[in-house]
Amino acid sequence: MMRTHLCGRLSAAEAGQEVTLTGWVNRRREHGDHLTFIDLRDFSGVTQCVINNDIDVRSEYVLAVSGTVTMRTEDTVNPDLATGQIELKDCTVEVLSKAEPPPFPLDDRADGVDELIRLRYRYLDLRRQRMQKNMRVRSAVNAAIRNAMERQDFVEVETPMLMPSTPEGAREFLVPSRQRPGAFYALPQSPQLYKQLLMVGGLDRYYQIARCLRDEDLRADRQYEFMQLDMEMSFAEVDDVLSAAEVGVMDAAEAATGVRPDPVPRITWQEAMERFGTDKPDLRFEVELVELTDVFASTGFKAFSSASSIKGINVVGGSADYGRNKLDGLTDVAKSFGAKGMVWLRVKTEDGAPTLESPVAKFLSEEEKTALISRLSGNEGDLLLIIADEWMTTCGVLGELRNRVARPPVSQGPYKYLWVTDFPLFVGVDAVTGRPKPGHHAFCHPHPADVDKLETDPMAVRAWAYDLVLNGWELGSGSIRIHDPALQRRVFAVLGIDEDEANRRFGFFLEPFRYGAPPHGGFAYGIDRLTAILAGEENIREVIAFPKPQSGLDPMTDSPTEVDAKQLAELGLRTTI
RNA sequence: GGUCCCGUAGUGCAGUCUGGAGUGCACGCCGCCCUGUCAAGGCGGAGGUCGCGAGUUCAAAUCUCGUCGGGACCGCCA
Repeated sequence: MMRTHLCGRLSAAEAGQEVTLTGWVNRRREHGDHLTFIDLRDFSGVTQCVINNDIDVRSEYVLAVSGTVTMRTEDTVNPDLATGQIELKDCTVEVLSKAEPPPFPLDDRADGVDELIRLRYRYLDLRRQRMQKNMRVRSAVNAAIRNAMERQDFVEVETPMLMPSTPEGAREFLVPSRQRPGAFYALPQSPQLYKQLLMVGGLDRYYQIARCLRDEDLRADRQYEFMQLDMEMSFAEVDDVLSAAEVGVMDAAEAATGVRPDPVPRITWQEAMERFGTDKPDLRFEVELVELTDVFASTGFKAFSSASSIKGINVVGGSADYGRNKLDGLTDVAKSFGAKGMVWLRVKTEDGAPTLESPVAKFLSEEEKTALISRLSGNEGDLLLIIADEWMTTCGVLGELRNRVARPPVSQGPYKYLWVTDFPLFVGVDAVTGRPKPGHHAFCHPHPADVDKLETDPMAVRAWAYDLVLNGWELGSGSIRIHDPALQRRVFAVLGIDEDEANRRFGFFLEPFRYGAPPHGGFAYGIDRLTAILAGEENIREVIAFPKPQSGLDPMTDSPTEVDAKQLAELGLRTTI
């Protein structure tokens, strides 16, 4: 046994005991040849060791220190240190490893260090308290989720990493086949297809902490590879899936933060869009979109009279904060999200009555101005932002503006979970085929109340599809699946996929449904995203041991790398670079 | 593919707008001093391709163009 105790867990209770600690030199304070203090650090914390002889130990040397746990004198107690009541005296020191000085400080100051440097030396970055905490939060989240799923009779099943390419959706990573040169496996974007086959296979309830891979551009909340809690359950309705998933998320949240969140509220997609202008609303702040279309039903203002949907938000007290420069900036944002423009109005008081100051004020009637102020509850100093366009654009742009003017960092403030249900079955139209595009995926069950509109008004059909949102981040999504081949054929028909094409593209997936598929549905949520928010981080890289920067190129291992010509030849590959 | 921000010593920065010798700060590092510190303290020292390449200029960290790298975002992510 190399150590008898942990650095961070010594206390007055061990006073008088001979102990051996192991760890890294966190800091050394030298007072001459006869007195040196060493703060020895392991994952649990630090203990001060008092050295009374001349030794050469530097930062990050790895030591085994044996000594006597001794109560500190009253004037030398350090109240800022968990082990500040005691210290190790009469120490003998064994140097287990020497260390070069680290390229950046391994304390909080490294929070400001260029992330590329942290990633190049990630194994040093991981020694820091912040990263130690994040890795442990992640582990606790995983354990809590696994436990919650087991408790609910879900069965953990591993699905293949090497699977057929299915060109729908995200760009895939491909793996060349040696046995069949010129052919490729794909790495899973998600275990979607397999988990439904597990339902056909009678597993009844499946879960997996699954690695998913998508070759799309990286972001603060996106990596090439990420982890999902993936689940699927048979003989389940929407409510069953949401409830079962929620248990895992709540358990994870409680494990990470010590506080169990309240039951998660549910709103429909329609309501989310109307009130917040997004399908992933951040409920931590009050601002909501206000309907104004009727106010301007007979307006003389051209920009409004030509629009089918007019909505606004009130940036309370925002007049002073938003000068012309910032308003121009918001207008640019609005345009970049598809609006033709943005109308802003400052609420002023004139002769004791509220009035509006704006470049467009002169185009509005007194009745319209009064109604506008009243609808948006405008008070002196408020800033009103109005968008007029078709409904989707109006909502989407205002949703973006709402976030721009009021949204705190994702990691800040209370945790606001939200289920968004009844997503549309189809979103937008394929530019090539002119057919509706699936909102979630092609196997998503239409809302039974809307099934008869599949052929007549497909864009109005709601789906049994739902998202889980936390502080404005999409944590995950899922749906009830189609288990009836006849209904599946109808949905395919709307998508413009005939029987031949369906068999060609999804054959191995459709055949099983001929043999008795139970009604089933599922869900998957991102563990990196959940952990990041629960750990107070704004970036999932902070809760991933070895993440990649935005370029996707690993500064530590230098991957991706070129490979031997021999390896390529074996795979029947030749590069053209 | 696009927009915006950033790049100066091991690390974090100031200097860039308004061109004038690598002018500098803090931490770290090295050496010496120091018996109660805890981000110890004191003295001294080393450490620089101002990301890279062109251009303008008598003169470029500073201005221009290009390029590379990093970050945030749009597109993309069924």
